Amino acid sequence: MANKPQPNPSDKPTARRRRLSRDARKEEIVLAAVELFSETGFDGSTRDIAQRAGITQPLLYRYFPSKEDLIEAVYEKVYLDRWDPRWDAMLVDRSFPVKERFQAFYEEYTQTVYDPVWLRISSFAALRNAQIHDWYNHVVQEMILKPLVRERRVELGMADEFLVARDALEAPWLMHGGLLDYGMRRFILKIDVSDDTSAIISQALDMYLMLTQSKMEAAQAYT
Amino acid sequence: MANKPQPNPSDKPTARRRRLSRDARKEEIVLAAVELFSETGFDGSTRDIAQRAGITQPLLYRYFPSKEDLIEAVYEKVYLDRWDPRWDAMLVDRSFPVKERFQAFYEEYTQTVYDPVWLRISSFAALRNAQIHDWYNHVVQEMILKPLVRERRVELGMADEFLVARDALEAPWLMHGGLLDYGMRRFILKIDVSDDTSAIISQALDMYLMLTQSKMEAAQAYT
DNA sequence: CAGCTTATTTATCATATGATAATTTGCTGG
DNA sequence: CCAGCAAATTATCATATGATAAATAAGCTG
Repeated sequence: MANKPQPNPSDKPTARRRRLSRDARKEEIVLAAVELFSETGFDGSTRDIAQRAGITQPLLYRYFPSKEDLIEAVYEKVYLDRWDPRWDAMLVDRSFPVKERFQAFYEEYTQTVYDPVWLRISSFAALRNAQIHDWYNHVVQEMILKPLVRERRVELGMADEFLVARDALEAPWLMHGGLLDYGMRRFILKIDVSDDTSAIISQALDMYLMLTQSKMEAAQAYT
Repeated sequence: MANKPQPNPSDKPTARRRRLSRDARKEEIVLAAVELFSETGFDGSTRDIAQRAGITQPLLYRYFPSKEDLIEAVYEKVYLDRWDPRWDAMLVDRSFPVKERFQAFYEEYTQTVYDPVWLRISSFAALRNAQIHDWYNHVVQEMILKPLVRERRVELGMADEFLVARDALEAPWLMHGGLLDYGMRRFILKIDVSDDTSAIISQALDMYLMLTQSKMEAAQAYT
């Protein structure tokens, strides 16, 4: 029974044929792909994407030569433009204490990153060994964590060394990773955690600040 | 060309037919599945699993009624028996300071958990919304984090309250999550991080211990 | 409004995949 | 040593999936 393919009615777009510009259509496909991939991972089917975009599946191949190309486009869509250029200046504005600066920053940053779509897609990408995720970690390190280390040094009256060694980054990474993990628990696993993001950020920052202070005091005790 | 299926030679087990006991064969299949799923996620094919197990694909269905059942078995294999019963006593042995106890514990615990197979499969499971991952988080909370909070309270001379409120768990979760994130960066993303696990653990614990101390001092200032 | 460009659809392939039925063969007990 | 239970294989299905070629039609331009 049902030997003949009998095209699935859900394959067909519900609405009447619409003609869109190349860019507009491409955008709709990518958006649909982001949505599906965030749910199912990158194994989501091109037919499912097409259905969500309200088009037929072969049309997708007019815009992306292969599924892998579409995945690349999804990476770009999800990873790029998450960085607000204001933040660069914000993090090094020494008219405010480090705690205040980074508290304000992380409150904005987490608003961008504590998003199920972002959290899920970036997890899937990391598991696929997508190099874009490496690149993103590098951005975090250069744009957030190294400035944090430097600014904290200055605040503690230490030498204003531009270079930040790998080992000095472990503490900020611990803090940053803890915050990411909190986002996963709250928005992906949907565990009943505190919903006071500000308090969580404050605590994470305090941990780092106290650790650096105690380290400096220990170092001073030597001299 | 090649219209006839022409069974893939790689489908066939290389060695001659071996008869195994039900349990032994089942175990081999699960091990192969763990291996494959940790690489590809749970979309890895049953044929691929069979090949790795050195059997034909339909045989798999004699042991597991469906792929989902096999996945359940993989969950159990990976999640269970990761807890060493010695740890229970270890964490509440007050003849050692909290730092020392939890340092020793985390050094053993991370040896279990900083394993690419475990890290990847548990990530895939979390993204699949597998309830086993919720269960595991619950175990972490009850077996590690709540004891940590309680023991630290005692060490700081606070009331030995058995109950640990949700908010009191955020700081230990931040620390624990940071350690997990370190494992991901090091063993999954293969980023060049410090390979001194002990030092990382020590730093993470220090962060928590300092935070709790300062909180207690702040509370005492009120009284 | 005719005509053309090209966005979009229909039809179709080859292969991959989960699952089942029928057949073969390894092994153990009598 | 051989009978028979059950482990294992072969053959096969139905469907899903990435991808391509040919047919259709939307909408702009002269």
